[in-house]
Amino acid sequence: MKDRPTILDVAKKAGVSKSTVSLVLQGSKAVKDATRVAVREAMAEIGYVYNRSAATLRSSSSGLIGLVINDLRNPFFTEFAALFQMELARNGFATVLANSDEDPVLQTQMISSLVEHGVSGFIISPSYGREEDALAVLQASNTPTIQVFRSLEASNPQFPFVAPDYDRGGRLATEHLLANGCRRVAFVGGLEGRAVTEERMSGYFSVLAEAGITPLVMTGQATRGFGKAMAAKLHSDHPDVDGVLCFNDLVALGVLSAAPELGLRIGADLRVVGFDDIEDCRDSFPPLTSVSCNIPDFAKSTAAQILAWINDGTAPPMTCRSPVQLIKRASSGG
Amino acid sequence: MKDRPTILDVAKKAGVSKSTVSLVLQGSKAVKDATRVAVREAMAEIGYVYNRSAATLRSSSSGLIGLVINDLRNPFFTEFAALFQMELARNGFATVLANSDEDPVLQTQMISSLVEHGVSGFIISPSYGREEDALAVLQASNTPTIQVFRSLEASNPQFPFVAPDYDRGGRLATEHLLANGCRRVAFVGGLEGRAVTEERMSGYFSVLAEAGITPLVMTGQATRGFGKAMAAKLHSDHPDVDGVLCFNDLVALGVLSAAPELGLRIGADLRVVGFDDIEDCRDSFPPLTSVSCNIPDFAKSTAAQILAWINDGTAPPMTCRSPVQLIKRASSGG
DNA sequence: CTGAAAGCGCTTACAG
DNA sequence: CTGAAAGCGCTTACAG
Repeated sequence: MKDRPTILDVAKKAGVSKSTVSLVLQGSKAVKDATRVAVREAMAEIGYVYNRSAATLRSSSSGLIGLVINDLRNPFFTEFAALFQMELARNGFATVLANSDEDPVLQTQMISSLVEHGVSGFIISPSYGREEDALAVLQASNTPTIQVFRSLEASNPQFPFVAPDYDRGGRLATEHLLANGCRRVAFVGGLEGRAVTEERMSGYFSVLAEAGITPLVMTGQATRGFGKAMAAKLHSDHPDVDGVLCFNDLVALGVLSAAPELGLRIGADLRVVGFDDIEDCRDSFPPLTSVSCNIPDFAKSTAAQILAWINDGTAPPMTCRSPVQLIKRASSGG
Repeated sequence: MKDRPTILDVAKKAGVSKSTVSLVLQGSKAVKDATRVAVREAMAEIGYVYNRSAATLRSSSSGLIGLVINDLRNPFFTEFAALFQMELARNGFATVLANSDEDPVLQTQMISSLVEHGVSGFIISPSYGREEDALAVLQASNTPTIQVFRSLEASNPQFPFVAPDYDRGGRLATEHLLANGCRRVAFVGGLEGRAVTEERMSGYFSVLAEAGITPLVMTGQATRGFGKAMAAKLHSDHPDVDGVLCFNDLVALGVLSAAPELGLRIGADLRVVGFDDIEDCRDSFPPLTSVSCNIPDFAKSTAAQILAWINDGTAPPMTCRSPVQLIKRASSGG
């Protein structure tokens, strides 16, 4: 940060005005090739480094995108964050990360900080609670903002919302379990009342209703620990259950990890399907059938949407559902 | 970003000069309480938002820290990244994330981009390959830089390096396996020749040498898949092996997941210890004994070190080892 | 296609 | 304790 050469130094070295250097920096077509080359060479020679803060101040575009995630330690979000960041980098944008850790107060603080840094856009998978605060800061900042995976205001959306088609995922999974011979299918995990939980359950409910089967729902934490505990509970209290659709893969992996102790053969006595298709699904025992939300595509298209909004002013539709896919593995009997 | 009020507007509203507003913003003690309150009120009233780009330009301190990680999808790094970011936020710094994804070319690009953004410091867990490039950019930027977990230039360090005491972790784990009755202990996973692998093995080698046991090393990818494959290989080619120290938890969890198919009782026929103590260790079957690197403390102390360097100019020692701890669980027989 | 000038919103000495 | 002035390194109209 100290004594870095400026465009003035480059201009002197290249024998042009600083405006010309600035135009070269911006890749303007209005600069002669020879001039551009000379300027580039001068930059290389004196070790010039672009100072984005100065550019930001003048042009009010920082090249920074704020990524606010409710739980970065969940591998589902981590994969999204990693791929999203790389896609942005490919387009010349840097990603400022904020893990709100399901804490709405922290979330509002972090959003405020990102606004101060002048981020050009927000991608937020929100933490629930005191939504007015976060929404107010976001609104006031007048920054393109896309909500992903979760929405703070399902009823009256103020920001575009994009998420995988959870409902369809639930349908596909439940149909698959029934097709594989299950007679009683439980839904396990996911906090009650949350939109995501309800969407992931809705497909399950419809399919069971069509088949005339009574649902059995055990909501709760979306963790391995909860899955493990519920497996034991199912085994003792509901021995007729022969299929489980889990809120997410962590819950499902918890169910799998409980099976040996309970003497259950996963994929035979009990067929299990997860949700999210995280990497661990391929390496569990047995490998876990799961609803894939295709995170690589999701990250890429989310990046494209926010960039289009920032660069061309074209906001995405208020709600967008991305395709999901059932990945069949041994845990559901193939 | 448009039409945001500036300190001039605040000054007018509060009836002071803009210098005074600036001093209030910086928390200067030189401002009368009454004035400070008046200024704060004026800010709130007109919805003033601090513009850090302008401040950065003048003061050349961005309040941004660059976090460059070789593999953000590895839960070990994710946990570090999440906790580190939160600790920085607590101190008024934002974290710009870069997942280099083990690609040295990407890594150099991302570092350059972060330098343009004027980050006040770098924390980097580097990707290997073409180290000169990344090091050159880092050096030229003259920015406080700390390497974590891995070091690009083990022999001739240019930047402070801080990592858990892997050697000691390997010792503790191996001693524990022997104490629990193992007669033949293998080391599985970790890419050959890497400093981290060698450090994690070194304690293993010393303890075996002291006990007069021949080591058995199977290096390779640090993944569940590799662990699973090696478990099968151990079972067929080295039936005498009754203990495994794994390069990391992912490898160990892979070994565990292979056990049912192989008819192995983990913790009895085969005792397994992992490394890193990621969250999954508690929920695997059986729960996985692991060497904990105490990531929460590690993240906190790394944050403290980079902040001290930035704020007071006190660079950390060139190399620092943080304590590790063996967490005993059922996979090694308790 | 290139140059001279103004200005983005702050911070920083320097007076008073 | 507060004010007037200069300047951080760019970009942006505007001439030419």
